[in-house]
Amino acid sequence: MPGKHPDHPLADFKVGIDNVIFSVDTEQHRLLVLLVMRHEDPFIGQWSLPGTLVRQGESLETASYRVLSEKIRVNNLYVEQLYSFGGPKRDPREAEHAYNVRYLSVSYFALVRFAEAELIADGVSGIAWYPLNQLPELAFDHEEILTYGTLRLRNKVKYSPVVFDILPEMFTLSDLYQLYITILGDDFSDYSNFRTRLLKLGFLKDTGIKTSRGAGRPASLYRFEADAFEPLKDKPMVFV
Amino acid sequence: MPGKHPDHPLADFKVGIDNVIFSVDTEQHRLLVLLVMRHEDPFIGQWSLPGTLVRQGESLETASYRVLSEKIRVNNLYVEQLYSFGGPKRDPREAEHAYNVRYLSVSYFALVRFAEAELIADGVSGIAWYPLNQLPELAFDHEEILTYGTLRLRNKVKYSPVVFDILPEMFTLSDLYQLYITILGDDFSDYSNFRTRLLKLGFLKDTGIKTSRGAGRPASLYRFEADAFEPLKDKPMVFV
DNA sequence: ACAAAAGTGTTGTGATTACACCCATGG
DNA sequence: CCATGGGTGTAATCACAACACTTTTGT
Repeated sequence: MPGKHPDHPLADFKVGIDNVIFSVDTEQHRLLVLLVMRHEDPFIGQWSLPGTLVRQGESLETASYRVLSEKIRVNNLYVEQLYSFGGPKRDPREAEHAYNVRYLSVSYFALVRFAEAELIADGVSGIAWYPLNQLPELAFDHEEILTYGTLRLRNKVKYSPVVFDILPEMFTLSDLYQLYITILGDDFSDYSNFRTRLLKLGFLKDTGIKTSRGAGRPASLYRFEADAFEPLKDKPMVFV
Repeated sequence: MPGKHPDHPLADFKVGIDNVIFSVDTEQHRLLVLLVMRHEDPFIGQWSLPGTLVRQGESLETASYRVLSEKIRVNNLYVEQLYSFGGPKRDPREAEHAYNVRYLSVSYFALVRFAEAELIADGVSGIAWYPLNQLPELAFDHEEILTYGTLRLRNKVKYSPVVFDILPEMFTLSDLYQLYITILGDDFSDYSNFRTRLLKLGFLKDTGIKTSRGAGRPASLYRFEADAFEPLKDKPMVFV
């Protein structure tokens, strides 16, 4: 195979993965993305999505999980592949090599529970949750990746029950409502209709336990019933 | 950067693209995918998705389009990136190299007009449209890629107007209905309700021209009005 | 007592479904 | 004149948005 098309030599690639890790701070109603400070060239001193280059024998998913677990400790999370960015000239390191190496990035999208996500400080590393509306300038083409990830997040929560992966086991219906508002903005149905719709779907089980948060009537804690959701899995369904 | 983690050497990749090219033969009500016969090892003599390895200086999209245009001549098509498969051991060529080279495949999804898609016979090459329900055994992990592509196709046509990219300029409403049936199966609303719904959306313009196909009342030819669809672009909308 | 938050009910409107039925053509 | 496919109409049901109202708590 090599040398077969001498006029059209194949490109050699290093493959990186970049994680777009979202979380929601329900207390402060903020949608957050995890960024890390770069300590190496290129883009030293700039914020970037947590990523890494894929090692020998390592799958893409493993590499993605490796960086994630180096940065945060988390119990529950949702992950899926996002997109691959692989054009020439997207990484300045390509110029450094005499031999023509390309850098391709496979991006992953993750959603984690904010309360349980403990950032791992390794002494030097800058690592922080940034609200989506107060982003710093990002390295590489990470802004494009993040934009695409945000689009996917907003679509995902509308049509699939991913949010239950990042809510606690038991939650009130206003927790759920607030979560949607924080992710999507507040331009959808009012709380009362939201309640009725979600409850009619039948996969939220009232535990009977009440919780009181300051003034106001105590709220019931609900649980997401995966079994009851199962039959609805493939139905088109808008959650908000 | 090289030599920084001597315990964890980076993997070197060749990047391939594989196209899942769908078309619909409306006459015969068959959903088709384009396959090519391999003339090289590995998997010589087996059918596979049309793919290629990415060349120096070439973007992923360009590579994808290059193979596509080597295989068929087509006027109208819809393309989007599908998924990246990159685990170790997915390509037997990895074993051939003394040095550890990995093969990553970025798959692309395409939808082309059957009537205008002229297959390019280059003398040797086997190339053929295969009905989705009569597939031969496929090389590599192409079956997995195709399964994923099919899923994407079915979702795509439900929520976006891609089908109009592969219908002729002017078409009857039963053409449209038949097309959906061929892609999705016939378990959705009846023709009469399908009509009403689509017409109410307002982006199908009756040209007034009638067409007669054998017996029965002649049908009106409709045109898809991109302008009229524009404002509906971001609304959640089920087409069938 | 009253504010705050949770939860219920009502009402009008519009979408969806399952049909029955009419229309225009070829044989 | 009838089979064939195109096209219209309708009535029952259901989903949805807006919003008024009741309930249960803390202060």
